[in-house]
Amino acid sequence: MPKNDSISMTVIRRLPRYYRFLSELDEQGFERISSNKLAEIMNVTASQVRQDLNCFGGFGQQGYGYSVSQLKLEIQKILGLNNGYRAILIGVGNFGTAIAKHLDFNKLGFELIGCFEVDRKKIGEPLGNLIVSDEAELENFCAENKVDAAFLCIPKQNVEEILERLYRLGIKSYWNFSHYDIATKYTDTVVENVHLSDNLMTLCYRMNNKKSSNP
Amino acid sequence: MPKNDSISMTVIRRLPRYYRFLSELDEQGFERISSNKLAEIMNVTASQVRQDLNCFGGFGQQGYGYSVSQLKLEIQKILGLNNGYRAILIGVGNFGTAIAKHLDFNKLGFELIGCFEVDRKKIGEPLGNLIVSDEAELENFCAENKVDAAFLCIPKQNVEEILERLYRLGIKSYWNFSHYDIATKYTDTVVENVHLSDNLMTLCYRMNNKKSSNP
DNA sequence: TAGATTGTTAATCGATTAACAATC
DNA sequence: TAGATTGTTAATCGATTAACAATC
Repeated sequence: MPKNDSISMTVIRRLPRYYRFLSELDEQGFERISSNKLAEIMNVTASQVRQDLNCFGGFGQQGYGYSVSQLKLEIQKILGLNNGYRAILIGVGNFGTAIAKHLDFNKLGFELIGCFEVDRKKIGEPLGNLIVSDEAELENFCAENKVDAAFLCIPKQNVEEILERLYRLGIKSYWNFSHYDIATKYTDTVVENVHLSDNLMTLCYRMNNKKSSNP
Repeated sequence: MPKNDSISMTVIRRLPRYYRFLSELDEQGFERISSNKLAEIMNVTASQVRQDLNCFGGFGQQGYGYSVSQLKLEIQKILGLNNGYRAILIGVGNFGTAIAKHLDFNKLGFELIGCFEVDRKKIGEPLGNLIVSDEAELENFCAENKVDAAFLCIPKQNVEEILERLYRLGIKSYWNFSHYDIATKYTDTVVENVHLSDNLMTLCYRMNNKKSSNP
């Protein structure tokens, strides 16, 4: 039960990080933690920790701190990691394959139920416990399966066409690895972009201008 | 020649995006662009465009706007994309392979000069125009080659050990795909993290709380 | 010159940090 | 109870936007 239903993206983007640290503390057997100690571990201020958590509710107890396992579960619930959103992967190249094999989607709120490719050589091949489907089967697949989100692992030039089909099929949530600007064209979508090359260019800049340490 | 040598990370992280849009405009043959038009394309404010660019110098001309090709080159220079920093890849799994094959490092300020693995099955195999090396050869390799940066594509539990070796070899710039917190342990490093799972959890949150569109 | 558009200063907005009363 | 630590308000800091004089 969010106190406030317009929580800023800056706070939201910090939630997964809290979740990670709390999961670790939980695994290590810690039962309680204070905002001060958590802040120290995470390299942020205690004020920020308390402010952030209080956007979603008063999970702590004065004089005691926060219960690690409870707080972890609360954040899990806030993030919706048990929703099991049904997702499909578009593009089974090096990248799509790596994503599919590397991540444990079930722990991240998703279930990967299909993967699609145009390359005839890959169609029919296994990918984890899925079989790579022909991209032409997209419409049939979506008629038979409820699909909540699509992970786009295809080159920019192929995005426009496939996106039009996905959008028409009612898919409005995207994890996007291309530089195609989905959210500008389809404004009622939810899009998370992963711009690896932007990230690497930033590293390059910071290497040139090396002086201070990490922000 | 930066006007100010302490430019905020918020501005820096926007530079690659400017660079992308300007490259595209350049390819499309546009010669000039106003902050207003660029802002419109990029879905930001004209004020922000002018403020951002002016951190690095007055690249525009009153009454005219900016020369697309010139501005693109300026940003290229600011980012240091021609520096050709020498980088090595640690971990040639699905992920490392995808990264190595997928990105054109030369355009992003880097040159990939080596890749390392512990898995005997992969050592000696080709990866692009490189041959996968035994991780045990790291010290020898670095003795013979100047290495500026390392791309870490290994699981968290293996990072600590390899990081110690890399750091001892003088490598202080990292592109990190693991959840190991490099910058906290080695404070004189430059680290760019790619936390894919955090990103996906954010998508999950936003799907739950879908109402407004993209920020 | 007149019109356009920058560079830059000032105003606003939002995010972070500090402080402290409430309370376990 | 005394000590600790939260939840929350107020103060500060930084980032974004607006405005406009400078100037091409």
